[in-house]
Amino acid sequence: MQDIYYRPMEYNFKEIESKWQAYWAANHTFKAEIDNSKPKYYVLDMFPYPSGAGLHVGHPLGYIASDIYSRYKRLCGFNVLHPMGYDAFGLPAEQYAIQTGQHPAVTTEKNIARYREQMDRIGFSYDWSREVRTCDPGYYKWTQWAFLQMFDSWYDNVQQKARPIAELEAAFAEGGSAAVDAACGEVAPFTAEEWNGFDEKQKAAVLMQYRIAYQGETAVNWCPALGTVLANDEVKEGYSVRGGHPVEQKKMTQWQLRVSAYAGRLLEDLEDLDWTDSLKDMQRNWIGKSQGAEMNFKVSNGVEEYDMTIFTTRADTVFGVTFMVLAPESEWVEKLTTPEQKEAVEEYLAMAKKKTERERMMEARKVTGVFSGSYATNPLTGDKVPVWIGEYVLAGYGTGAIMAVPAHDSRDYAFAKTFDLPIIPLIEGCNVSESSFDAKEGIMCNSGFLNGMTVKEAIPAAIDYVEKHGIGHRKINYRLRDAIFSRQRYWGEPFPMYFKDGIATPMTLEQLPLQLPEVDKYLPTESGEPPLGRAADWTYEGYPIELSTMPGFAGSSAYYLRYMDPHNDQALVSREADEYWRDVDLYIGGTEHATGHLIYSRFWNKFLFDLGYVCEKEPFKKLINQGMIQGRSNFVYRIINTNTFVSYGLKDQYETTEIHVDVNIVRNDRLDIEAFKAWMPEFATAEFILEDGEYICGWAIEKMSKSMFNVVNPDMICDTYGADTLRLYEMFLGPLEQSKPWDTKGIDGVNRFIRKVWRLFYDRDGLIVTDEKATPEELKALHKLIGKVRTDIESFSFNTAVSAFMIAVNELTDLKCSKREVLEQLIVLLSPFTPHIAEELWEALGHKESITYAAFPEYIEAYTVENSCTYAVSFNGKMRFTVELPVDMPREEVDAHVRGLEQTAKYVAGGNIVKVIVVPGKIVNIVVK
RNA sequence: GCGGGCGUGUUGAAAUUGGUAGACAAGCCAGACUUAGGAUCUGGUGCCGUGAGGCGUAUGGGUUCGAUUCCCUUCGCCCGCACCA
Repeated sequence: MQDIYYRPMEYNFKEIESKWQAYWAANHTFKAEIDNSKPKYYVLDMFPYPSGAGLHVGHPLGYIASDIYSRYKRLCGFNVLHPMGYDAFGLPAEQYAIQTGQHPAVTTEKNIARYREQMDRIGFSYDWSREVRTCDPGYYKWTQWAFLQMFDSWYDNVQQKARPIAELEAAFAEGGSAAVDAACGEVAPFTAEEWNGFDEKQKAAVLMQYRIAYQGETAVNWCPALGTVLANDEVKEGYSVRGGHPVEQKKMTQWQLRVSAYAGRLLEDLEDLDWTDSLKDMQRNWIGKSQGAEMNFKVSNGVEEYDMTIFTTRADTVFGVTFMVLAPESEWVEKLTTPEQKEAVEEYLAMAKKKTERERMMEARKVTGVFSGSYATNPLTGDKVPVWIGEYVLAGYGTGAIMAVPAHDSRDYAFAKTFDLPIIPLIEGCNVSESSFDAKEGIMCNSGFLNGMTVKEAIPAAIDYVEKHGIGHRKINYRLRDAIFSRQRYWGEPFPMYFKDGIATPMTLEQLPLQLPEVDKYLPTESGEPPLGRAADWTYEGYPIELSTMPGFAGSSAYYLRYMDPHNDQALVSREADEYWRDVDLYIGGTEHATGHLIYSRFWNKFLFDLGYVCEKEPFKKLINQGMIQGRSNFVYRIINTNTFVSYGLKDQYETTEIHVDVNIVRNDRLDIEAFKAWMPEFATAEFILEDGEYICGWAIEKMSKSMFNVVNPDMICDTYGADTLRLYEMFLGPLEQSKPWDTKGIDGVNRFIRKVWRLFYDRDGLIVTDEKATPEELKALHKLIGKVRTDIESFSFNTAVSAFMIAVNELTDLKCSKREVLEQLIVLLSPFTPHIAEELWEALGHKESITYAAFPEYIEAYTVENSCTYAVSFNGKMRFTVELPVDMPREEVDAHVRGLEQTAKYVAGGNIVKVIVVPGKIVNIVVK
C-alpha cells in the first residue's frame, strides 16, 4: 500500500493514530495520581523481558486485553493505575555479552527502546511516568533492601509470621533453642547458658539456620552449560528452561529463601483469590501438602543403635512394614552401612551419583537398590526388618527415609518384587499377588489393635497410638522447597553482603544500592568463581563481597509495589501510596509463571506484610491467563531435484519436499510469486505449476518463530491496517484464555467494520451526524449493544463483545442512522477497543476533552421490553420453560408458538397453566405448577 | 500413573438458567458497479436430497416434553505434576 490518496473525509488511520498517540503523550492523559475522591483500580500486565527479537503479534494479546479493561474502568469512573516496565536482568543479554563483549546494559537499553516503540504504536494507555526496570540501580536498591530484610528475619511457627532476628536472639539468651518454634535448618539444641557462651562465629552459624534469607548447603540444580545453579521452576524434565541445557544435581552452599515456611499460608490464602481453578490447582500441587505422621524406628548397624525418623501418610500400615529404604543422599547411609556391605553400597552410590537428573527421570520405572547391612525394629511389632538404599526415595522430601509397605504402596511393591522381600497384606480380601492395593478403603487385618477398623478409622487410630506411646507425632509435610537464590552470573542484582572474618555480614541500608561492578569479561574466573570475581576491588572495608548475583525472580517479585510509588528513594513504597493502591485488582499474564513468579511474588508480599510494609496479604486479587498465540506456517512444495514448485492441490502427483515460506508473502494461502522469487536468490529462477492460475500453499500450526518464517510483526499490521484494527482483531480471534494460531486472513472483516463505523459519521463530503431524535428501533439496537458489551467486558469475553459491535453497526448502517444521540454513545462504548478512531470521532462531534474520561453510556433495559408486544397466558407455576424467539418473527407465528407451548405445558403439568409471558425478540417464560 | 481442561460447518468461533444449533467473521459461489481489484455493494453457503423431507454439536447410552449444555461409557486431543511415601 503505497501512495494512496485519501479524500479529506476518508478514514486515514495513519494520520489519526499518530495524532492521538502524540496527543496522549503530550497531555499525560493516562497519568495516575492518588485521588481519594475516586475508587482505585489497578490493572497490571506481567512485564516483559526485552528480548532482541522484539515483539511479535502474540505478545500484545494480554496487553490489549488489559488496556481495554483499563480504559473501560476509567469510563466507569475509576482511578486506574495501569503501568508498564521491563524485567531487564536475565540470561539472554548476558549470553550475548559473552559472545560479543557488548555490555548487557547496552543490549538491554537497545531492546527496551525497540519494545517501547512497538508498544507505543498500539496505543496503550500506560502511565509511562511510572516505568520501572529491574536492572536500574534505583529499582534494585529495593530488591537488595528486601533481601536484607529477609536476612534480618526469622519465621515464628507459633505466630505464623516473620519476625526480626533481634527478637530471636533475645529469646535464645532467655531460654535457649527450646524457647522458640521456628522454621529452621538443622540445629543441635542448646540452652540459654550455652547460647550466651557462644562466640560471634558460633552465634552467626546458628542464626543462619533461622534466617529467612540464609546461606546453606543443599542439593541444587547445577547447569554446567550456563555455569550456574537454577531454581526448581527453572528446570523442566532435566533441562534448563532457558536454553535447554542439561541439568545435574550437585551439593553446594547457596543463598536460599525460606519459602517453605510460608507453604501453609500460600496454600490457604489461595482460597479467596479470583484465579482459575486450574492455576490454583497447579499451585496446590506445587506446594504439595500431605498430612501424616513422623515415626521413630530404632535402627542398628550391629554396633550402635539410633532413632531414625520417617514420614508416612499411612500410619495404619505399620504392621505391614517389611523393610526400610533410605535415599542415596541420606545422612543415614553412612551410619548404617555395615563393613560387609560397604563395597556394594559405595558402588551403588557412585552409580546413582553419576546419573544426571534427566537419566534418573528416563529410568523412573527401573528399580535399583542395595542392602545397607543394618536392621530396623518395627516399633509396633518389634520385628526386625532390613534397611535398604534406593533411588526411588528422595532426599529432599520428608526425612529422606521411608518405611516400606509393599502390600499397599506400588513403589514399595516393585522394590519388594525386585529384591524378593516379603509382602504382608493388611486389608481383608485384597489380592497382592500381582500388584499392591493402594486404595484407602477396606477393613484392616493382620494389624493387631487396628483389626476390624476401616482404613479411614485406622489412620487416626494408629497415629493416636503412636503419639500416646511416644513413638511419633502428627506432621504435615510440604513438597514446596526453599528457593535457591544465588546465581553464578553477572547480569543480576549483587548481594549487599560481605564476609567479615568468614561471617556473612549485611551492608547498611545507606550503602544501597550496591551497584554492579564493571568486569572485563562476562565469564567465570580461571579459578571457577562467578564473573563478579573479575571485578577490580570487589570488597567492602577490605572484606570480600559476595560474588553471586540474584536470580531473575528477585526483581519481579515486588515490582507491582514499586509501580505504586516508583520514584521514592526513601522506601520501596510509601505508606500513603500502598494504602491507596493496595493490591493488583486485575493481573494478566501467561500460565508459564504459575509455579515460579506467582509463588515467589506471593511469598515476597506475605513477608513484607508480616513486617508491616504492605497492607494486603495477597498481591493479585484477580488473575487471567491469556492464551498463547501460535504461528501459522505456510509451505511450498519443490519437486525433488528441480527448482519447480507445485501448488498444494497437485503436489501428490509429484515427489516433493516441503519448504517453509515466509507468511508475509502469502495471502489467504496464495503465494505472491514475484515476492517469492525476490525472497531468496535460489528462488529467483523458480518455476511453478499452478492450479487455476494461482499457487496455493500448504499450512500448519507451529510455534511462532523466525526459523519457521511464520512471525508476524505488529508493526507490519499497524502499517497495513492500523493499530485499532490490530487491537480489535486480536480480541476477535477467539476467547482470551485460549491458545490459538495467528492467521492474518480474517483481519479484513475487522478492518471493514472500522470503516463502517467511520461511514456512520462521514460521507465523502463531510460529517453527516444530525441532532435528530433517535427512533425506538435505533435506540433498541444501541441498548442491546450496551447491555451486551458491558456484560462481555466484565466477563472478559472480548471476542463476543466485538461481534456485538459488528451486529449493532450493521443494524445502524441498515437504518441509515447517523444521529448524534446514538453515535456518541456508540463510540464511547467502542473507545476502549479502538481508542484512536474513537478520539477522532469524539473530537469531530465537537468535544474538546479526550474521550478517555467520558461517562460510560447508560443502559436502559426497559427499552427493549416497551417496544415489544407482551403476551400473558396464565399457568400455575412450577416448571419453567424458556424459549427465545427471533426479533422479526411475525405475530401469527408467535401466537402459534405460544399455543404449542401451552399444549406442551398442559401435557406436562396436567393443565394447570399459570402464566406464559412472550416478548418477541426476547424470551418466553412458561411457569407451570 | 495423578490432577485439570477440551472435542460444534471448509476455517476462527457463537449459543444467559437445558428451549429456533452454527450468531459474528473468514473462505467459497453467484450477481452489480468497475479499465482494474487484495476496493465497494447485493444474495447464497452445515450435510444428504431436484423436491418435499431427512440427518446433524467426537462415540454409545441415560435423565427430560425438550440436551452442544446435566449424568455414565468409549475414543481422540491439549496442559500441568510426576518415584512426594
